[in-house]
Amino acid sequence: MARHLITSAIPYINGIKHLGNLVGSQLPADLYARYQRARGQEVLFLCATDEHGTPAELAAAKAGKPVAEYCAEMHEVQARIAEGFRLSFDHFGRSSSDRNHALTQHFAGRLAETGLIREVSETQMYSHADGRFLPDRYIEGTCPNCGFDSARGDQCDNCTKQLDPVDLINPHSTISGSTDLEMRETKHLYLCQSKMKDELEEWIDTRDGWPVLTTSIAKKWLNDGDGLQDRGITRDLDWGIPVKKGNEDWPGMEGKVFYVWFDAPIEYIACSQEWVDAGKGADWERWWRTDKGADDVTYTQFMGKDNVPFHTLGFPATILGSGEPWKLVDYIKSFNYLNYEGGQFSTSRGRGVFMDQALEILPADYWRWWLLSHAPESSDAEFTWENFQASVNKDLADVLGNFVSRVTKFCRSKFGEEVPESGSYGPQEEALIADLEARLAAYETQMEAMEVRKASQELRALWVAGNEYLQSAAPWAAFKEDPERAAAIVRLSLNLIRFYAAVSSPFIPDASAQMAQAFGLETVDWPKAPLSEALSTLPAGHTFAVPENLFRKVTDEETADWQERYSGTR
RNA sequence: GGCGGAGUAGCUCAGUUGGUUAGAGCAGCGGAAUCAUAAUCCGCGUGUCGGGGGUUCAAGUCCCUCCUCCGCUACCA
Repeated sequence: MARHLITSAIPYINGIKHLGNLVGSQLPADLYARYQRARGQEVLFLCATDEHGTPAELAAAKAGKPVAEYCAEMHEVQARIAEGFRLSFDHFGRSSSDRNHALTQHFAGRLAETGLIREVSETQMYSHADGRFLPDRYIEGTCPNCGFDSARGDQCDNCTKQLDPVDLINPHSTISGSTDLEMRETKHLYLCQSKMKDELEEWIDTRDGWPVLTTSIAKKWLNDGDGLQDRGITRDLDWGIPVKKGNEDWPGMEGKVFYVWFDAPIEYIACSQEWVDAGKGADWERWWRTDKGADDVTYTQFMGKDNVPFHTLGFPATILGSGEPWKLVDYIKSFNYLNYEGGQFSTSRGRGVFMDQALEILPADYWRWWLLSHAPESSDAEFTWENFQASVNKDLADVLGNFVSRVTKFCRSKFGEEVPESGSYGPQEEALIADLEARLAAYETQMEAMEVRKASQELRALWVAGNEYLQSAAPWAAFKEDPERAAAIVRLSLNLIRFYAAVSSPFIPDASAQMAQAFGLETVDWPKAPLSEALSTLPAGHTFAVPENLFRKVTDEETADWQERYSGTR
């Protein structure tokens, strides 16, 4: 049995994520995790909330709550929504956990010992009114190049010139509006990534079959300009992991915390410790320490493209630089962005559908199916209500849902609610089974390769094959002349529903459970060739109950309403 | 500006290392069937493969150039 460690990029704490965030990491990670479990592999699927940094502090302040309390609440909110989408994390942790504090401080200590940390003295903009150092983008002023009056400290949105906050004319804090700013000296720790450039590049170059998106971004950072730059890993903030060298204080670093991008990936490991602490597992080291059994683990990370540099370079630098035998990622699956109705999703303007809203209007399976079958793999993709309605109605309601409905209802009316026994499988059934075997193999190949869209197409093809068979076998016609023949067709068709329950479960777990439950089954094993056995599993006489329609149709009125409702600025 | 991704049928997208008449789903048109959520099945695609030039016996697939869209550009995460 293979062992799969799977992590999704951890969502930031400051609010509810939109569908673009979901499809970029958590959802495809869940698809893969569910698939590997269904195939009988041992899986540890981890995710967490990313809780540190300036935006978290500001969001808490806006909500009028202490930041620790705010994060705790938002973690619960995100956890509930994740359950709503049936994201099957083995544990949903928190980057603010004690475990992550200790582990992050441990890594920093190790990196200091291996000579990969240096202190840098620099000046940063400090706002007296806000009582904090401000990241460049929280400072606005007039652009010295083009005169644009809302240029940010890092870059002018109008002329796209890169700026330094001190260049701005009339700079002010975007938080308080205060102009009472000064450049103040502060000391920070830098991770010497540049020293590891060759090692990292060698590692990237030897990764086989990684998505172009992943390697091209990594290579760009490695070789752009002067090559891979050292990176600050501390910040002057209140909320975060205090800078320590292992268990010991770090002279000169009092009152500072680690940079959120330093501690966030470490949470992948800490999360496995939290998983053990929560009583869900017994041994985290066999997943993470190559000296403790993690050598045979296949580790796959899922993320949006904006996360790639930190996962291909920053985190590996941390792990490799520690000199300890930690498990490195084997495959990084990255995604492009999902756009919304001709533009971008916008958190600040409330444009697009957010995860909580999505679940309020339709069950998880609808969203899972559309998002996964349109995952932005080769390029950015676009969500439109028209496309969503058409896809969901056709694929789920018409092709799959209606198949289940027509088979179970026909059987009930002619043979009652049990699998009919007479008749035997003939050439048509053999042809169908052969077809399904080929298609199932194709489906499995795409799932193994994490080709999400292609996998969804193969799954749909399995559903279509059932309709094709039923249409040509036509039990309603056979019943009039040869009821035994009709019984055999129906028996196979009922078994087909059970088959669909198994193979559809990674994409649409709720509908799969409904299909299984119609036959009184809690779980359905993944079918294995020769499928003649899998498709004879439900014996004659096995009772079932005609299920409610699996999927309803989304109406024109609804999509018109939703399009209006989520167009922005609520 | 630099780097990267994309531009293929009305729409959403496939098209391995260049090689038979460029494909799928949806939509549309015609037909069959009537078990089913008016759901299914069968048939129907002459599209300047963004424009132009080039290499080659042969290019959507390689090279050059131009155009358009998008992302990233390192102290937001």
